[in-house]
Amino acid sequence: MRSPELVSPATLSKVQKAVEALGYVPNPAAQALASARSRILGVVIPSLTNQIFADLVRGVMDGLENSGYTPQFVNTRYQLTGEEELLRIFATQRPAGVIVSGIDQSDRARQVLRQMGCPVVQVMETSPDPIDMIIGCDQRDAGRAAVRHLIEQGYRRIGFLGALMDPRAQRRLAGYRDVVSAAGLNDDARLIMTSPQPTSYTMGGQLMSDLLAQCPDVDAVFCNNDDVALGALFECQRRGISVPARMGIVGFNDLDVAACSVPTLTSVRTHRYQTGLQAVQMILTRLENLPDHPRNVDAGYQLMPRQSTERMIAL
Amino acid sequence: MRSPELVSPATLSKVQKAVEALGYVPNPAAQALASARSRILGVVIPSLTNQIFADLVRGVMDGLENSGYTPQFVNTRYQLTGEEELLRIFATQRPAGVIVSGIDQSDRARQVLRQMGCPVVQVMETSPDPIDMIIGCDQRDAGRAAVRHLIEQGYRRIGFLGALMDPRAQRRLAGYRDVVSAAGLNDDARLIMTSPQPTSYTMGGQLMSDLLAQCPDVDAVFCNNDDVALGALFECQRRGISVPARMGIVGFNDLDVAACSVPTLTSVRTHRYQTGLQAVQMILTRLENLPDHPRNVDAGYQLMPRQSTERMIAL
DNA sequence: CTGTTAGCGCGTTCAA
DNA sequence: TTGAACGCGCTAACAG
Repeated sequence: MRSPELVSPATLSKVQKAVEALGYVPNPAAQALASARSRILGVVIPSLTNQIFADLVRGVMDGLENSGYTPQFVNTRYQLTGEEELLRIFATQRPAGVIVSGIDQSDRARQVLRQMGCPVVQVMETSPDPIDMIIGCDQRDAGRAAVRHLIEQGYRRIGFLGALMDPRAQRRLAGYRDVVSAAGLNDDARLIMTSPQPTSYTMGGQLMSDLLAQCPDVDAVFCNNDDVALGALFECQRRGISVPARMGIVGFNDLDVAACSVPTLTSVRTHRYQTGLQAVQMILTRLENLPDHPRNVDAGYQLMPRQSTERMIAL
Repeated sequence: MRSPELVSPATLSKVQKAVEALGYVPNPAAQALASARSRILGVVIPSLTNQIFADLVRGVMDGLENSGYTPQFVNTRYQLTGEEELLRIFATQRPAGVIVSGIDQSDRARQVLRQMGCPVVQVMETSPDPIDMIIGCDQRDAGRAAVRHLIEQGYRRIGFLGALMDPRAQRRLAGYRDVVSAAGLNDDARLIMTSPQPTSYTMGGQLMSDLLAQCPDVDAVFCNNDDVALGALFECQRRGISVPARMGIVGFNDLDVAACSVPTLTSVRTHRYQTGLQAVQMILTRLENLPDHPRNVDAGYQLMPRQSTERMIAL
């Protein structure tokens, strides 16, 4: 059954009939035990709830459809501590492959991943030096594009709003710093407002509120993500601050809501579903020894200019 | 190791030292094979992406924390067809327990679940006749509460907006019908607008738009869920229809965004995280033969009145 | 191409 | 209380 091409047609059809008649379904535990290889694909991500990872997960599940492999989600809860231990335990299951979020693994975690003896794909970021394979986008560069857009639209006192500053958010902040510094518009102590708490609409409103208190003349914000951006937009509406005329807002990720809020929200689109899908394909290709496949993929990003930064027209 | 109380203290400590020294970690495949029981908890849901199920999943994962069990997600994609087949294949893994969404399983699927030989919990709804155990809320009754609230606020031409009418949405619609009919306010042909497409903010705007075209004098809408409600709110803003004065809006689920939009959104809170958490506890309790635990739990709901239906004040 | 056989690492049973 | 032996259902390797 594992290699039908090595069997005579007659035997094959007999086998198929028997499978049918008995309702035979393989026992995955026995397969794993005998072959020292499971049909499990480990997916190590900080959160299943966050919309961003939910999209990735959807790509992974669709990519695995009818492949015979099953995803198993390992939730790191944004804590790098313990990641190595989680991976070590997971390694005993001898997974067929591993997808892991980001590039900030500890040295020991990288070690464990390398010794896992299966394909490993890092996702959501780019790196010249992946553990094995990688697909994602350059967060810092994407951050730069967002801020550059604000400057082009004529904004000058540009703030940064960020909740739960995970490594990717840190890199977007670095991109923000690159551009405002180059333009001589930097004022970190007053223009940057972050919180260690998780992302939410409510948190976006809070951050906007805090930033306005600290720096009343801010005229635009680059937000960590769309949740924060929408919360900030609502806060402006509550205070009668007109967007985009008096305040420009750029989000990140381009969730569905960005295209339909009032005003619509400028954002940076990231290709999360595609990333999940292709990460799976990279692994399956390797497992089946198919002709070479790219091992280091830049999934790119796309600035989506919308009303929340249309200052020219709004003035 | 499985029953330390039957072993002399001396041997126990020797075993523990050996475990330490060898870095021993049990092999789940071998455990499953030998015992004909895996430590896998099946979670059968229509979607991982939908915020509603993401919250449930978070409860499940938190409930499983340090229990030694692992969740395995089976995605039905809202298709009842094939559910039975999925379950049958899943049954070969001999899961420790199963959590399954809703109460609309086919007779054969119910059959398969009953023969699974492990605890089964249906979630998200109530029923006097569960397959085994159940926890959730009465969707129809919750729908009634939402519409009753609109009537109390003085709205009279009350519409219903729904995307992807899954069985739960159908029951909320039934609740809507109960109340508008009892009040003599029903006009199904003109006041109900649904779409088979998935829920999204954009879809909410579309549905609102279609409803206004079909029934221009509608003065309030009960929306299938908060995504649709927020999309509808944005559509009203785009058209200059004032909410709540000219149009009342009630959502469903009470997502984070409902409390912070402008105006804030009246919604019906459902306890999804708690439901996931407790569903797991019901299963673990049974597996450990602990003293009896409730088998049929009504998780309830809570109307959250907010600005989007404050007609009294707005007038 | 086909049939046979030895473990994979553990739970379970039985004897000591 | 401990130790030894068997077999879960399959893969892989080998001999026919």
